[in-house]
Amino acid sequence: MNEFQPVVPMDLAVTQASSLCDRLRVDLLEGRLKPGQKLQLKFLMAAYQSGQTPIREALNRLASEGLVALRDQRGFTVTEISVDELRELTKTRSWLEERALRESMQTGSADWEEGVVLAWHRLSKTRRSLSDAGLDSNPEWERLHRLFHRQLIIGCGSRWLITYCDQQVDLLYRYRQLSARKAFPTRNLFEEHEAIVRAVVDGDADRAVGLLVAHFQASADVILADPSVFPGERFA
Amino acid sequence: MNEFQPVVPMDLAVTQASSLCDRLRVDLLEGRLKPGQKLQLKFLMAAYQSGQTPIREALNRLASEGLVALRDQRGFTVTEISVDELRELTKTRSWLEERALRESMQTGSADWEEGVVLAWHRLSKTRRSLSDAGLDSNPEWERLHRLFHRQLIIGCGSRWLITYCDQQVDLLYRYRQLSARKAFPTRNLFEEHEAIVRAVVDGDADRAVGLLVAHFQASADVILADPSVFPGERFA
DNA sequence: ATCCAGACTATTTTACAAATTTCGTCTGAA
DNA sequence: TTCAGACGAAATTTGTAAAATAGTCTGGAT
Repeated sequence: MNEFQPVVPMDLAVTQASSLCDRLRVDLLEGRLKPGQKLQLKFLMAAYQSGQTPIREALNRLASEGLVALRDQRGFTVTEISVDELRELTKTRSWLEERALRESMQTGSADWEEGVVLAWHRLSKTRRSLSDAGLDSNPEWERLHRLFHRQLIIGCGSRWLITYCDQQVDLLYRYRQLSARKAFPTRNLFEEHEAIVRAVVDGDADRAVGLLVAHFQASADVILADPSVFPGERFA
Repeated sequence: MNEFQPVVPMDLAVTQASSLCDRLRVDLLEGRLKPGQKLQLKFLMAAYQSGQTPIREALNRLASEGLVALRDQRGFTVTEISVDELRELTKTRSWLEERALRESMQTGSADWEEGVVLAWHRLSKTRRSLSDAGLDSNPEWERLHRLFHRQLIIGCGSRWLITYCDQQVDLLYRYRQLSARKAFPTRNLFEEHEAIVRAVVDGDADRAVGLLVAHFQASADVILADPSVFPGERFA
C-alpha cells in the first residue's frame, strides 16, 4: 500500500522533534508528500520511525509555516495548492522582498554588497541541470539559488522580515517543483539574476526591485501557464 | 438565506491544544507570564489543569509566533524583551502595514473604506480608561483599537501579509502593556487615529501612511523613554 | 581552568482511554 | 425505485499517564 520512504537522514538537529520538522519540510517541499494528502500519525510514525509526540510537535510547527493544514479534531493534511494561492504568494513575496531589498541597498554595509557579488559568482558557476537533455534538478544549484536570493534581502535589518521572506520562499518552492521541467530552458535565469546583481552594484534600487519582482512574476507565469500543475482547477 | 446562528461560535477552540494556545497567548500578552520566565511543563500542567501533550503542542505553536522561545533540550521560556527588539518590531510593523495600507487604499472596495469609518466610529465612542484618575485598561477599547488597525490593512489582498501584521501586533502588545500607564494621558490617541481616518477618506495614501508610521513610532518612543520597562538593560 | 559524578530537566516511548469524525447501511416516505 | 436522514460500527484524533532515555547543569575535586 504505502511504499513511501522519507529521504532525508536524521542528522544535526538536537531533538527528534526538530529533526523531524526538517525532514518533513524537505519532503513537503520536494513534493514527496503531496498537496491535500492526509498526514496520519500512524503512517508518519511508521515512515519516519518515531513516536507520536515528536511528530505531533513537528506538524504543529509546520502548520504555523503554512506547509501543513491543521483542523481541530480532523488532524493534519498537506496544504493544498491553488492558482489563487500561487498568485497571492507571488504578490506577497514581491512586496516583502521589495522592501527588504530597498532597505538592504540603503543601509547595507559594503559587506552586504560583496556578499551579493559572491553569492552570484557561486551560483553562476553551477549548472542548473545535472543532465543536458531535460531538467535534472541540481541540489547544489537549488541551494546556491536560495542563498543568492537570501543574500539580496539579508541586510534589511529585520530578522522578522527575513523570516517571513524565507517562509514565502518555502511555500512557493512547492509550486516551482511542480513545473520546473516546463521552465527549462525557456527562461534565461542566468541573465535575469545577472541583471539584478548589476542593478544592485550600480546602486539603482528602482531597477533592482523592478527586475526582482519581474523575476518572481515570470516564475509564477511559467507555472500558471502549465495546465498539468493544477489538475483540480479547470478555470486557471 | 440562513439566519440560524449557533449560540456557541464555530471558532471557539474545540481541542485542548487550541484552547490552551489561546489562553497562554492572552497570559503572555497581558504580561502575566513574564519575559524570560521559564515555562516548565510541570508548572503549566498545574496552572492550566491539563496534560503535557496539549501544552507542548500549544507551546510549539506559540514558539512559531515568537511569543515563546524554544531551545532544544532546554525547554520553553517566555521570549525576552529588549530595546533592540522593540525597535526592530516597530520598524518591521511599519514596513508591513505601510504596504498593506497602500494596497488597501488602492484596491480596497467601497466596503473597505466604510469599514474603516465604522471601526473608527466604534473606537471613538469607547473610553480608553475605565477610571478617570489613571489608566485602567478598558478591554473593550483594546479590542476595538485592534479591530480598527486591522481594518486599515484588511483590504490588502494578502492573507499572509495580514497574518504577519497580526503577529507583529501581538509581539508589540507586550511592550505596550509594560508602559501603558506612562503614556496616559500624554498622547492624544484620539486625534492620531482620527487624522489617519481623514487621510484614508481623502484618499491621500502618502499622508495616511505617514500618520500611521508616526503613530507606531510614537508608541515605541513612549516605551523607550520609560526607564522602568527594560530593567535589565542599562544602556537604553 | 578542566573534569566528572550525580541531580535535575527535557524529551521520547508506550499504552490506553475518551471524544469525535467518517462511512456504510438501513429505514421509511415520496 | 430513490433518497434524505438516522443509526451504529470502525477508524482517527486527542488527551492522559507513567516510565525510559538522553541531555544539561551544578558543585566539588583534580
